[in-house]
Amino acid sequence: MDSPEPSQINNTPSLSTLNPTNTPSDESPQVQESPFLRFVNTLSPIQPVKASHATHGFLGLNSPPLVFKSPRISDHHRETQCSERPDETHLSGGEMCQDDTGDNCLGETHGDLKKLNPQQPLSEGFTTDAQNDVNTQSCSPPPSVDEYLADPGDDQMYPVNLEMEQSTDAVGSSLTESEKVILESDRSDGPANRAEELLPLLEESNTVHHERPAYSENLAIMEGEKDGAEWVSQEHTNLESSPGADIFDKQQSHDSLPQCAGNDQRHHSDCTPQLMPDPIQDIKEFENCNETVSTSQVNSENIPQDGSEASLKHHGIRRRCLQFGEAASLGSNKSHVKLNVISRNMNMLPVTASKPPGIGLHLNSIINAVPLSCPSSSTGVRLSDGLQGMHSKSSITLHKVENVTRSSIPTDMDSQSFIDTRNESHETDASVAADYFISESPIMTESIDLYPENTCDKRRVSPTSIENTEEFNHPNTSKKKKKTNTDDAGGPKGCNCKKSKCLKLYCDCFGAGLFCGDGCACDSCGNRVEFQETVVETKHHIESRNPDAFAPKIVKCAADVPQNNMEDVNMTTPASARHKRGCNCKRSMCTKKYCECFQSKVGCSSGCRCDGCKNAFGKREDFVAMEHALSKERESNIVEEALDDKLHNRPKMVTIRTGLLRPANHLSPVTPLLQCSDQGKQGAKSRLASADWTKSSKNSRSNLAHTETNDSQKNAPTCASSKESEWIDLPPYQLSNRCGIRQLSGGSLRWRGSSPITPSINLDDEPDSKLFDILEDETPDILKEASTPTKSVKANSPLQKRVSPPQSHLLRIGSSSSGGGLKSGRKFILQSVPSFPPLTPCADSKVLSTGKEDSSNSAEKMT
DNA sequence: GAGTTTGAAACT
DNA sequence: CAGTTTCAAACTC
Repeated sequence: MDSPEPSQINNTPSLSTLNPTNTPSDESPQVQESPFLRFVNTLSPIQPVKASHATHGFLGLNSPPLVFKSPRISDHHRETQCSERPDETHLSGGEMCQDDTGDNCLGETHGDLKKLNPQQPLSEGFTTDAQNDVNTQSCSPPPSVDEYLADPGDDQMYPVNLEMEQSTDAVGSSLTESEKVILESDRSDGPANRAEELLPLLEESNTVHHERPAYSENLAIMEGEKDGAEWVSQEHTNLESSPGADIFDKQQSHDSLPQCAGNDQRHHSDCTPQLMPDPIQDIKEFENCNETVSTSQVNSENIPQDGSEASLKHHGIRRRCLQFGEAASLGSNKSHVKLNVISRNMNMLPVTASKPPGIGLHLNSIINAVPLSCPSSSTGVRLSDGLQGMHSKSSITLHKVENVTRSSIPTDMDSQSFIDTRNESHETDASVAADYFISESPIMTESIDLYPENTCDKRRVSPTSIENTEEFNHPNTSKKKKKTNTDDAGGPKGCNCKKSKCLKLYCDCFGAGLFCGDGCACDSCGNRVEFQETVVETKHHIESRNPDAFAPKIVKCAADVPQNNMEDVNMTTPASARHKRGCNCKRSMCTKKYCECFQSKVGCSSGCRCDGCKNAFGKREDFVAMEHALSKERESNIVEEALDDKLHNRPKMVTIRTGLLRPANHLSPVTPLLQCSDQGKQGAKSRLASADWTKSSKNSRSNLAHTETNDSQKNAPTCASSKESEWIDLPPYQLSNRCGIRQLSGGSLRWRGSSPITPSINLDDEPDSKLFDILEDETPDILKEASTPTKSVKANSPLQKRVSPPQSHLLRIGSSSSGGGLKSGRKFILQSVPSFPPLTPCADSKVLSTGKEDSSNSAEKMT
């Protein structure tokens, strides 16, 4: 940069000698002659390298296009790049230290990629292997590549580099020092360089945008480590190539080089999406490359080569990213991920992870997922943005690629998506999510560990995990095509559209912005590459109506969602993400995949219009707020009651025969307690019921807090007698009453069933009862054990139901006092319920009376 | 595998 | 905007 072109012209011969400058013996008089070189020599050994950089920069200057193409790249940056190149070229030329190149490329972005092209030819040119030649020839990048990546100057660069290499070959030991210096510079400068490079690159093209996200995503995902992971890997390769291992690396790299070069160029040629006549092939190749990288690294034998190959392939990948844009970005993500993973776990990722096919499918998943996870969000968002932004052609290309990938290699998609999505971190989902995962995805592979899965989309699960998960989730269900579609399957989820021609949002593929593939079982599918025009038109049409139609449905809610203290306290709604539009569930209570929120594994939000939300990932905020408000009221009332009771020394043992209590109308007296306890709170009925139950749960808790002795009575939430509330109210109601634990615990459903009361309760509502059963089944043994003290309370007969103090009480008390929780072993005696005015108009009176009687009768049993 | 349920999307 | 219809996934048997 600093030195103008004239220096370059003169330097072309001298460049080769520049490296030797590091060594005391400068064989080329030319170098000595130049005052600049002299100055360089006077400088510290590191600076000579920089000088070489400068010289390389000259080389770069030879290629003005670099400057023009990436005008924003700082001179410094370019210098580093240039310096790297020559070094690399030295390595490659003499013995091809591809690792360095790979490292550099990895560490650095497009600029490096651009340079890669020249390098590859260089390596090829120097490599004696016939294979290399063949590969290079076959793989020779199409002219289009030049358009995208190659700077016009690159071609010029080659000869210079060649000269450099030749000279360097003679140099010998000097290379090591230069390499060291470079390595150091790379390490130190690498990140900065990346940043510098990334910015301009991103701005330069959408493709760059895509790539960055991936990179950033990786960084985010891996955090500092991951961020470093790439560096580590890169550095690792560098280290290998570095002076200590130079010889070894060089040899191996040299051996491997041809292959790598071939691969690269293949990638390179392949990478150009537009250019690529057959995207499928490209993808396959790309996959192969990735696979080879991963596998090679896995194999100790291949390791040395791997480094080089990986680097080269990585380069190739990056190129693709550049060229392909979206697809490339995805691929880059994959590559990054793989690298990271590899760095961490050499063995970890299955081949599938690397495969590009995930590109198409996981776009949405990524998009959706990314927002969720802070680290990866950038990628996802950008991807989404990019997708949205580029409706027309870019999107189309993506689709093509995706579609191709899907059709060609469905599993790959998944794996890839899987990885990416797993990056999403829903820490907030906490126990619920954890439970969910545990239950649904029993098989969590290492990758899972690395990437805790919160798959928002169906498409995200890795193939292996998918299989496992499906079996686990639906061991017996034979879902045909649907099965493939299922989220669990995760794999290339295919649609099963019959009438929509896959041109409506009904179609998962279309809705995800993907073309249908072989995995789809759709009829008269119009969502295929062949019908791109139609697809695009349809998309535009849909977008005209709803610009966000193809936007990710799951958005990071941290900023969007007002953080309710309630939520946080109750852990009812993980704040990590929310469904953009929210669900509208009426009957599923957001507990099934009918609910998009649940399906996406995110909590319901205020945007949801669901009834009786029981979303395990987070209840609707409204409910929580309602609950909170009502709970306060009830608390006050309860306190009053408690005081009153104490004043009157009322016994509070309660035994209830549900059969008796049960009103004709499903008033499921879940617990007599409830009815008794709700004093006049009945006002809230019907629709509020859902809120009521939540409230009641809180009330119960609050009651306990205020009066431990009053226990069950006060816990009782209001029973909603209205039919509307029946199904809605009861279950939550019961749940809440039964165990405040759920809320305390963070809302995992499992806790709900823990209370001894639950099993005995008969619910008229099937869904509730089912849910109840499920919950109960899920109840942890510990809780069951904990409940044992009250087991006696359980009534075997459906008609009789004895109410034991809600677990919540136990938990609260136990936790508050000793923290032992349920295990405290503290016995709770049900006290007869004081006669309160009937909570519910329906059967309250009965309940009360019966409750008293029963309680008095069964008081003995209760203990 | 067929049928039902469910809720989103599309339509009016 | 609300109500209805259409649709395909999810679910059940």
